[in-house]
Amino acid sequence: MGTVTKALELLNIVANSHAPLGLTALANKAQYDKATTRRMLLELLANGFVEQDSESRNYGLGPALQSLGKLRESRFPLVKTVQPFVRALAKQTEEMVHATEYGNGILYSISVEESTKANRISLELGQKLPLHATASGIAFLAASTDSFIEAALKKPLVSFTPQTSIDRKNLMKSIVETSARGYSISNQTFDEGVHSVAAAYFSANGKPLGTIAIAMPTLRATPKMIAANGKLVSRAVADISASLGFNKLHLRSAS
Amino acid sequence: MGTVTKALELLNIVANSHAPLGLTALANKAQYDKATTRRMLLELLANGFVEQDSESRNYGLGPALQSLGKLRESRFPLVKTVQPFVRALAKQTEEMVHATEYGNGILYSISVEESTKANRISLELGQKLPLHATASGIAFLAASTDSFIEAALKKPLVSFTPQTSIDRKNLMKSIVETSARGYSISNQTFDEGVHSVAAAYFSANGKPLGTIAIAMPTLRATPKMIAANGKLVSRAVADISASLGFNKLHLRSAS
DNA sequence: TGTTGTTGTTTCATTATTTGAACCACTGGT
DNA sequence: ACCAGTGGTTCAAATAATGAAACAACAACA
Repeated sequence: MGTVTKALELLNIVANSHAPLGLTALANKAQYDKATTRRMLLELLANGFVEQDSESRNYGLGPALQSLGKLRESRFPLVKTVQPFVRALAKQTEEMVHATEYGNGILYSISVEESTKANRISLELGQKLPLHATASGIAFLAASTDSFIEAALKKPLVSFTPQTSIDRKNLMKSIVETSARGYSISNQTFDEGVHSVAAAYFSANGKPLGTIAIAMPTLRATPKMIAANGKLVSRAVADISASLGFNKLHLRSAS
Repeated sequence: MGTVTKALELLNIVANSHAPLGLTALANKAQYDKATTRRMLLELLANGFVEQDSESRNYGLGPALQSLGKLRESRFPLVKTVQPFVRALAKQTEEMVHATEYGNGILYSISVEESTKANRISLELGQKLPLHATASGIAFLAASTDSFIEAALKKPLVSFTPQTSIDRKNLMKSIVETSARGYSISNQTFDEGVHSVAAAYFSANGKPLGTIAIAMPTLRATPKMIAANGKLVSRAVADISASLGFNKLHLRSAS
């Protein structure tokens, strides 16, 4: 594994820690030597990718990420495009609605609107959602090529709840059903007590970019609800894909 | 220089290129070998920090930055804190108001409210504003340490309009005047026909974080207007700094 | 006050990675 | 067919990363 990747994984560890961590804690989590960890943190620090609290000496995400993120967003305004649909769906359903974007083998939540109800599902922005264990992930796979699915299912699959399926055949079945249905359904496969439906949206060149999902407590997930929400996410992703320039007739490759 | 820093600088080069560049172009810009550049890009690619267009094979900023940026923002909600002040100022002045955040030697626009007037100034989110040629930049420098100013003025200074001052002594004079006045004034130093006033806001530990600026067409920039807007930005940054101090204390208690 | 257990920090011989010149394969233009 | 661009690959040599161990600074506690 290259040094750069190691450093970036360290950065991911910093990102995935809810509270800022110190040197030794990070070294332990990353399984790197203390000295190595420190040198990497110093380099990340010098470039503004992490930040160090001057008193606690703990490390957190740095300001460079904010500016680079803004820059990326300004070049590819996905959030801006998707957010209105997420808000509209949230208002309509009164449930938690979120959008994800695919990147690096996983889905990232890029827009979240929580429900106003007392019993509601929460999700952090930037949260990582594994492909095999979430409604969003299955919806994304169902929109992907066979070779992509194969590659994704070849990786080791982690179980998050007793309901998480890590059986390849079962997952393929879910994917096929999702393709036929137009949206995915997942019951407590990632978080206990959370029921979700999701569908994928596409970029102009026809590749799936991410998903829209509606999540609610299992208590409220009646068959009628599920079907209604499924139709809603299906329509939302069709509209989003359209506004991203995706046209189903656009199958010929250019030039 | 460590390998990690080299890779991150390469990432910065990708970020600073307005259009996605190919391998050799990036290698030239970075002054690295082609093979080196490629390996770094592959590692950045594998981690989602850059993205490769499958047709042109050019590299652009990757989706991981968007999610990490969101994550950083959720932990350190600068935009959320600053935005209300920007909106309030925009409503009050009916001119374009924007906030910037410092990062990596430059200011980035992180919140923009445009004027409702027909003749108005526009600014994109994520736009980069050089320190020496903008009201925001001069305001930021005026709030910085002497050694920081010295380092910033040591770099090569680019001219954007005939009014851009690239003379160090002149710039120092502007900085000193800004310190005394409490806000900076810049007349068409970055964009022709744009007049701006700006002031810097501070984090809890007393370091300048970014600026608030009001920009208007030079036509409307009467001395009275300038003075009034200057007072407004001064008051706004004082309020923002105060509310950032609170946030910082809040974060510390959490860890 | 001394002891113990934490931190973060530095060192340096060992080790493994990075480096880059040269080379290959491909594409589009002439 | 040729040339001038790409991106991509190779492998010995150069260099940077590694990690065990020692060190320092601090806090908790008897």
